Formats: sequence, C-alpha cells, structure tokens
Amino acid sequence: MTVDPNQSESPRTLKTVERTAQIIEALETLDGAGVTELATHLRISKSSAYHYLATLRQEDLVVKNGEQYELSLQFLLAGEYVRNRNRLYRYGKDEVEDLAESTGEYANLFTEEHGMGINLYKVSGSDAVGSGYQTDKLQRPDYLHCTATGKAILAYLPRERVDKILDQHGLPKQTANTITDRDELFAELDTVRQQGYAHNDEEEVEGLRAVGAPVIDRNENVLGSLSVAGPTSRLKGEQFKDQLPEKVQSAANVVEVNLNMATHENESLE
Amino acid sequence: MTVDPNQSESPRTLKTVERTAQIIEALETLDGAGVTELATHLRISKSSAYHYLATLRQEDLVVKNGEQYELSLQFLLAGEYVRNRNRLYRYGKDEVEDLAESTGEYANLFTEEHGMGINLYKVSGSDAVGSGYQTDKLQRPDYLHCTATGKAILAYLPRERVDKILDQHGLPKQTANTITDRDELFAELDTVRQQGYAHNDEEEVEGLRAVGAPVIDRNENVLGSLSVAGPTSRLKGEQFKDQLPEKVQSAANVVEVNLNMATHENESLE
DNA sequence: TTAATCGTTTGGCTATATCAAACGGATAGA
DNA sequence: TCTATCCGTTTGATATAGCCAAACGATTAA
Repeated sequence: MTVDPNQSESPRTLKTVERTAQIIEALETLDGAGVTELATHLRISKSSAYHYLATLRQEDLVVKNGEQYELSLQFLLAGEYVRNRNRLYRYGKDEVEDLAESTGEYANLFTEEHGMGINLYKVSGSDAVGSGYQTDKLQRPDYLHCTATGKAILAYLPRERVDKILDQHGLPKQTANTITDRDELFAELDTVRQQGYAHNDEEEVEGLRAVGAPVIDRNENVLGSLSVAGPTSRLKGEQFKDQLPEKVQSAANVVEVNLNMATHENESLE
Repeated sequence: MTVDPNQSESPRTLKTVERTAQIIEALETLDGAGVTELATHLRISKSSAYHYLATLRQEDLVVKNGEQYELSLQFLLAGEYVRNRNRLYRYGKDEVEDLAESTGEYANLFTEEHGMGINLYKVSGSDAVGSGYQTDKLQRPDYLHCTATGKAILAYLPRERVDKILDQHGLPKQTANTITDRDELFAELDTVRQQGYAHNDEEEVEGLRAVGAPVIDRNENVLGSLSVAGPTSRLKGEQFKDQLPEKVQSAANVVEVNLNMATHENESLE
C-alpha cells in the first residue's frame, strides 16, 4: 500500500537520524532512562528503543549504568573539542579570566547560535555570588533580548537577522525590567551601538546586573561578547555606569586585536 | 534476492545510527568537512552524505559554516550536562581547585570509561607550566597504565577488569619509564594499594611527574582519581615522595566524605 | 504460585536509506 | 568569452534495513 506521495517535506531527511537525535535529547531531559521508559516517552516501540540504545552503546555514545541508559563522557570530549575550535574562545579565554580577577565578579564569554546565546566560558571572581551554583540539569541557551551579552550581540547583527530571531523566539518577559516591545528593543540597540557596550539592569534575573561588550572581527562579523555580572547591591553608581563598561569594553578590544592578529596569516574566508 | 541469513552479527544494530556516529566522528577528525570530502572519507555516496548532514543540521547537531559542515555548540551544552551529572565532578570540583592553589601546579580530576582515562576537570595553579596549552584537536582519552591517575584507578579495580582493559588497549610505551610489562604493572599496583596513592615518574611524558590518589565510594567502587602534575625539576625529593602524596590523598579523602555524606539520603543503587 | 514488569530476541512487512545520474552554480583556464 | 571542472543539491528507482507485534526469560511483587 503506497502512502500519499508528498513524503513529509521536500528536503528528504533521514528518519533514523532524527530519531537518534530525539533519543539523545530524551536521555538528557529524562536524566537517563530504561528501555520502556524511553519508548513510551518517544512513542516508539519497545524493540525500536532497544535497538537504538544498543547501537548507541556500541558506538560509545551511551553507557548502561545498571538498568539505566545514559549519555557517555564522549559528549564531554566532543564538547571540549567544539569549544577549543571556537575562535572566540581561543582568543578570549585569558581576557575573561583577567576580567573576573580584576572585578571580583562573574565574567562570561558568550556567542550566538540559532538566535540564542550560548555560554562558551564562565569564570567566577573572588566575590562572585554563589560560587558553586551548579546545575545538573541541561544548561539551556539564553535569550538575547534580556541579557547584556545578548544585546551586545544583537546590536551588531544586521537588522533582518535580528527581526528573524525575534520572530522565532519572541521577547518573553523574565522580570519587570525585561524589554518586551520590539521597537523599544531596537531603540535600546541603537544606544548600545552608540556606547559600544550594553547594560542589563535586572532584565533577566531580579537583583542581577551586567555589562556586556561585543567582539567583532575585521570583516564586521560579531563573534560574540564578553560580560561581567554581579548583584545590584555591588554594581551601582559610577562603577556600573562608567568604570565597569570601560573595563569590559577594553577587554573586548584586546580580544579583537588578538583575534585579528592571529587570523592575519591564515587567510580563512570564514 | 534474499541474502544469507546471518545478517552481520547476532545483536541487530541500526546501520543508520552507526553511520551517524561515524559522521560525527569524521567531522571531529577532519575539523569540519564539505559534502564530497566527507563522502569520500567514509566511502559513501555523495547524496547519502548530503542527506545525513542536512538532517543533522535540522536537528541542530551540525552547523554549516560557509561550505564547511561542522559540529555545533550543542555538543558543548551536552558535554556540560554530562559533566555536571557526574558525581565525582560535583563533589570533587572544589577540592581540585584547592589542590591547584595550594600546590601551584596542575590539578586534575579523572575518571575511567571503556578502560581509558577521561579528564573531568583540570585547573592550572599559578606556577603551572604552559598555562595556555590549548589543543584544538580532540582531547583523546589517556592510557591508564602510564599515568598516576590511571594507576590509582587500576589499583582498585577488580583484577579481571584490569586484565580485560590491558587485553583491549595493551601497554604502549610512551617514554623510557613506561611500564610495559604486565607483571611489573601488577606489582606496581600492589604498591599503590599499600600506599594509597600512585606516582608517575615521567612514564607518560618526559620531564613530567605526577601523584594520584583514588576516590572510592562506600560500595568499594573506584569513581576516579585526583592528581597533581608538574615538571620533574620542581617535583622532587621529600616533596614528591611524601608531602605531595599526602596532600593529594587527603584531598581525595575529603571528596570521598562529601560524596558519601551526600549519597546517604537518596539511596541510589548506582 | 501467580501476575506483573522489565529487557531482550525474532519474523515478516513496508518504509526508507541508498546509489547513480542529472542539474545548476561557481570557479578557473584557455 | 567560452569551456571544463569542481562543487552542493535534487530526484527516481531499488533493495536494504528499520519497524512493530508478539513471544521469551528473568526479576520482583503480591
């Protein structure tokens, strides 16, 4: 019996690969799972789930811990690899560490993928709040519209890209200060461009302020941004308005220089 | 036309999943690749390679950078997740940082998977050599027979497991000091057990010494080990023989206590 | 002892991954 | 400017390989 001709979408995709990705994702959200649990979660047959897991195990992407199937440490290695390949990380790592030390607060290195912010590197300075804030949950990408680092990136993306991103992810309200209006956001991004840095005044998390500055390569592409975050009680007045922005911005400039000097020899078209 | 009945091996595996894993691995070793390059590398048709990449891209596991397909930052997130879920990391992280600070050298947290050592966490102390030793290549797992951390783990695994590991990976010679004889290694492991810690005297890399101590949970399972590594010129005499081992061992004991206290409530059978 | 629930294995049907070949765009050489 | 290669992409046809259901053996609970 032939099914109707319009097979799903025009670009032919491999169902088995899609399912593999779903299983990896499910093993994250479920924090490991047994065969039956996974099968009911994904609405596939028990035997299918079993065969997938068996194959992933053979490929060392999944390990069996008792009766639980879990993602293996292979993902840790792959993650390190991906991070180390990232140019912004390679040339920004040291500067982030310096920022954390000189400010005593959290210093971060962010980049953008699929319209969301991904933390490439995070260093907690000596005064940083909750030095041990650990999530055993998956670290979800952050929205760009409500963080200093995100606005620093958005400000230097082409207008049409920003529109697309906002269409896709919206501007969800995180706190009372979150910018939820598109025009207001674009006005803010103009300010960011004029200043060269972005503020986040409790727009993502109450009580948390941050300052972010973009890193731009010599082809005018934003690679990401540096930021420093700390409690509102400590980041205030001149410190928050002038001194910190200057520090962050100058760190971002150093990264830009390092990056452009290094890329000079190997003319990668990127 | 029916093929012969013994389809590959007894446990049925999904070829498409195997290929997906191969592609992920290939994108690592090739540092990103085009369609044709990947196809010839894996000896599959160009169109197949294309469909795999298109699907992996749709699933956000791969990104297209110009004409290059590369692993996405999704792997970084997954890696962080896997790391944070690891008990040894959660309860050992702080101790590794303390070790790095108090010794000034490199401090590491290792665990074992498939008979190889995987670095869970690495902190460079203030005196540590080549603070910026960065690999943009994939960090391969380490052999266990030629590292302090590896021998500390092997010493507390059941004899049969150790035999299996050695069968699988051998005892490849890395330097003049590498133990390449199985009996000699088992004698060394006896010593390690007696002492409670392991030495690495330039057995993996020339000029590099290290001391490692195991972390064992209250079910007698080795979860991994802590270690401190530094140049032979600095790690010598009493320091290398007594003081450093004591420091590392006591740090490992602290981790064990943290771990056992925390696991007390939720009776995970592991 | 029985019933329920798990992971695992297998047969058979159909969906689907596969390859070859062709297309269109870009680049380089003549 | 035209031609020849090299890409990445699309598509048709075919056989492979993934899918479910059902049954099995092992554990655990009732």
